[in-house]
Amino acid sequence: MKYDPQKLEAKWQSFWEKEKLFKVREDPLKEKYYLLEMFPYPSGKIHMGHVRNYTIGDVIARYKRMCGKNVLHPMGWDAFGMPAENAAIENKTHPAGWTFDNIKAMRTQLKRLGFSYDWDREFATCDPRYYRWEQLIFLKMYEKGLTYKKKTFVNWCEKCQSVLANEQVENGCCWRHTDNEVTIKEMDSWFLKITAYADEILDFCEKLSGWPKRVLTMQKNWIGKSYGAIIKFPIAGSDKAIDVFTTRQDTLFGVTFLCLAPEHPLVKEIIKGLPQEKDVLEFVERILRIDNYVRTADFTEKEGVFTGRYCKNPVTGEEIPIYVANFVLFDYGTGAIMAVPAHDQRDFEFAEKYGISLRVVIKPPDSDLREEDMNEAYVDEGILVNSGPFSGERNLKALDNITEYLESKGAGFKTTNFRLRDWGISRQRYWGTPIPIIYCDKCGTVPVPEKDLPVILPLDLDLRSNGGSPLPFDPLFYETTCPYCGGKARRETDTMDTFVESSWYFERYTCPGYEQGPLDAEKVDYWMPVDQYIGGIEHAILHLLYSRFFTKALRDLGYLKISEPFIKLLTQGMVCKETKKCPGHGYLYPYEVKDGRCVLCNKEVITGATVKMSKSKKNVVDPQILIDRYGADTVRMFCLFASPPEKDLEWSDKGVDGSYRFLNRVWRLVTDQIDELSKVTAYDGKGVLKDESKALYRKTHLTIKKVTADIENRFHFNTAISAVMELVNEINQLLNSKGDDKAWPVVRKAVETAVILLSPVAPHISEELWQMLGYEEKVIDLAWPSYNEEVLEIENRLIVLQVNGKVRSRIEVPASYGKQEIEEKALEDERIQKFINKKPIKRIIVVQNKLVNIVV
RNA sequence: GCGAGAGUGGCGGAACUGGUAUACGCGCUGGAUUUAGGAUCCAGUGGGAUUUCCUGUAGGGGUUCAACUCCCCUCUCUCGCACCA
Repeated sequence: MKYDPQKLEAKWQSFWEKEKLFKVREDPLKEKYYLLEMFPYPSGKIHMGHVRNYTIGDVIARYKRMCGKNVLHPMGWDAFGMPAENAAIENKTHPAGWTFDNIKAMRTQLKRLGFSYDWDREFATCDPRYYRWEQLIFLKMYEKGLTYKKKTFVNWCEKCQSVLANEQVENGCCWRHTDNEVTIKEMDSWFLKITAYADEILDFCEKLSGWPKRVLTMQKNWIGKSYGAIIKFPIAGSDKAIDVFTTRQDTLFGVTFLCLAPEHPLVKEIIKGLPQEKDVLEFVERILRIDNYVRTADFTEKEGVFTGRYCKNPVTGEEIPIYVANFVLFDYGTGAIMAVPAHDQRDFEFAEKYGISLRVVIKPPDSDLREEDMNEAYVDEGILVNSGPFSGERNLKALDNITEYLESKGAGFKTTNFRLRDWGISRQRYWGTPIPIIYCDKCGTVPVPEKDLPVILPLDLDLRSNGGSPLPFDPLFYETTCPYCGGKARRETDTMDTFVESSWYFERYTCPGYEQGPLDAEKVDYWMPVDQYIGGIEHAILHLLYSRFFTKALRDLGYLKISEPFIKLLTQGMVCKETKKCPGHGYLYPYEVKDGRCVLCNKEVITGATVKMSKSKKNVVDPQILIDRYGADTVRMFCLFASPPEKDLEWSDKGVDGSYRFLNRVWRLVTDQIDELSKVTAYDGKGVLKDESKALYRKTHLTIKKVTADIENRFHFNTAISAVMELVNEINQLLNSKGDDKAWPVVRKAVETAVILLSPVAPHISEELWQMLGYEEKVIDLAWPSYNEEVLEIENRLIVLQVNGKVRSRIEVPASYGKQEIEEKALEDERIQKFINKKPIKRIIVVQNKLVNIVV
């Protein structure tokens, strides 16, 4: 009988679906295990990255289920977002239709891969039954002051025709359009107060021991907490003061000028009527036209302009000039800095350029430092000089002392500062969750009353050809009445950032149909937190930071009790493949290359670097084609076998053949021997075995131990699979050996074990073979096999014999031998005697059960 | 520049607390079977040397009876951050 994956996989998939085998509900008697993979954007087709991500998850889910856990393993759709709008304009369809068609296609593909999802929990975030609760959460946050609106400088992506959050800007470009530079616009935007949780998010980083260190490091850097002080510098000839944030209060006596960010509101105020006014305004305008990336890049020269005004150093009373400088960031600290050119390299360069004097206030512990000798700033630790009452103190000690002094004089205070900004969620897009706010001329900004939720996104609109949102042009949507005064009012036409949907979907999976609120407390409390989350490293900051914030905010709104959503996080590597390039046609798809030549022009094809699979590089493999050719089990197995999950996976068509061959070997192992195997039951450990079958029985237990440890401790499925391969090889060897002791019960035990151990990886073939072996019960319902340490014990142990650390011989000794006896046997060994060659023995090291090293 | 991680056959990768380096798979070589191809099965496969030896985990040094593994230096690559005051 031939291995026919298409037929048998269809059989088991329809069985699982019919039986609703993976449907779960809360069960207080069982230990829960919530396993989650990042849900996909419904782009239309699954790609290899999805296959890898979801296969890793499925193996864990099936394994945990066999270990007796109550496993929640849901799937759904991150269904709002720009691609739907673009596709709709291109194909003259509607985003909703496009999205639901894609969902249908991708659902079919996921089912074809045999993933063990509880499909009854599936939802799409573009469904009002989902986003209505998001709108409610928004309103609850608004009540608590966690949502607010402000006019500010925001990142604008021309291609998105929309605003972006800080996290969504990479190297000055949009995270979606990495070739499109983000510009700065001043706009009204809604913000979520993630900064209110900055400290807690940061503190909890220490408790997330199940997360990769580098993800936590990235988050910590992004939050960017620093300890310092705010110091007030009174402006000369004014009753106002400039607040400056610094972490170097110890250098306060060395301040020789101040710099403001070009956006700083005081700039316009202090230059009014001065001869410098025109120059300063021109400078500010010029700098603001430069986008943020270029402005803050390290190749951009520091420049500034004197405002004509001075302020007073609060400790020396000295008057120091105020400059506006391009390198001062408006949204970090207070948007103003005190400059200490003697002890800060940036300030040093700036001072040199504009002829501003230096003042040394820290000297090295064992030498002196003079301004005129300096050609760079002195930034190391040292002793304070020229610092009034603090002269002579070590600079680190003076940090606190100077702050206290300032506090006593009311000139400043100790503070911490964060790099993290509030999360701007307004998007000038159509295909997103409407922000439930109404603007009334009389009553101002008014939240939509709860009873009027959801604010439904109208589906009968035509998209605008320039890509902009049609909502501001649809009176049926934006015209409304004020809930307070009943007068004419206008709806907010911006929608929410789609990262809002993905910040709480994992909580909604616990109660997807709940109609009384966003979350059913009982169910959330049972299932949350997610025990294991799996996804790409690209979400290290964006999605994972937002989700942590949301969970804490939902906790404080009373919706759940936990503080962190994900106990363990696995960030899987990318799926890579070599690129192929034709001199005439550029990048080529794999099928456009025949025998190393371009099918279009027959020119020789150049093989390029191995990089992440992407449509733009055309180095993609369509999973569907592989599924059609080899079946789901083979595709699943190769994704796991090629490398451990956290590392990148290099795609290899030959490697897929290898996985397919292995499954065929397993198939034949059962089908070829089915007559003999059917006559016996699996060996149960009772009765004495002969050498060969004893070895196989031991190997069987060894394999259980290895596979269990590899899955349980580190998710290294590649080595788990290779262990099963070894077992299968050993069974075949025994069957091929000439000995007449076939010990069929032991063979049957080994075969059954291989089938079970393989089942999380290749569930279809495993079920089929299991049934063939005569069982009514399904593999998925079996308990994960256990091994017996006693079986692993062996009578004879292989001891490696070394002379001077080099392996010279190997002997077998009874396991009962002590060190003394092993040493004696080692010295008796012929080869060893030859290498000792009658030289005096200096030392003998015996490692029990392993080796003997003789030093001569 | 700062921070993190990595470097092992022709290739993907094993080697868990220092103890047989290269498990498993791919590829390759030879053989069997077959009309042929494919598939399958068997044997071999780090490099060198005419055979029971030398050498080998990016390079150099060190610790140790023993180092892919620990320490120091150098090189290369990947990722993240990068005027954060």
